[in-house]
Amino acid sequence: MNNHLKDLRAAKGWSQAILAEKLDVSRQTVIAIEKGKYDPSLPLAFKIAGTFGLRIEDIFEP
Amino acid sequence: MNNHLKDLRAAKGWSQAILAEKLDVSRQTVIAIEKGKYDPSLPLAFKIAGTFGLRIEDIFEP
DNA sequence: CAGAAATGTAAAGTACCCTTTACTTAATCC
DNA sequence: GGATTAAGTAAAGGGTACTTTACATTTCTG
Repeated sequence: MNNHLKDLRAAKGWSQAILAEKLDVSRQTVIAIEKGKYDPSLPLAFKIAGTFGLRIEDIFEP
Repeated sequence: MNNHLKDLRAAKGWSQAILAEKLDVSRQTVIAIEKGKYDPSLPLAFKIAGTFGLRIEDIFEP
């Protein structure tokens, strides 16, 4: 599954560490999702969408 | 995380087995998600939303 | 250039998603 | 009532999501 997390984060000027803190996950998790190593859980996907003020469908593409 | 999967499925008149087949997962997975035992993975959430012609946010509530 | 901040890689451990199999308990229908 | 279909429960196993720790590399900044 593809995603624009890295671009969205960059647009906000946030470091991976800052985003990880906002999402309440480890920095490793942010890295893994940005690099497409794996997809976030559904609850985390909701949290990500909420953090960026977008819908899940706007951030992730199956 | 809460969801209306059972109601949506009933509205379509589909059995758990039929829905499982449409989603390409086991019937156990359908049962577990309907009963809230756990949340689907993000890819499966997309598949569920697609199957019902809805958005993920319309089916699942954090 | 030196130091700091940001990003990336790796590995081991835990918990959760999903599977298969098997059995039990409704609900539906001749 | 007996048979069939649907729904529910349980348990073991594999793969994935996420953690922590540690170290290497790149990028920014003074």
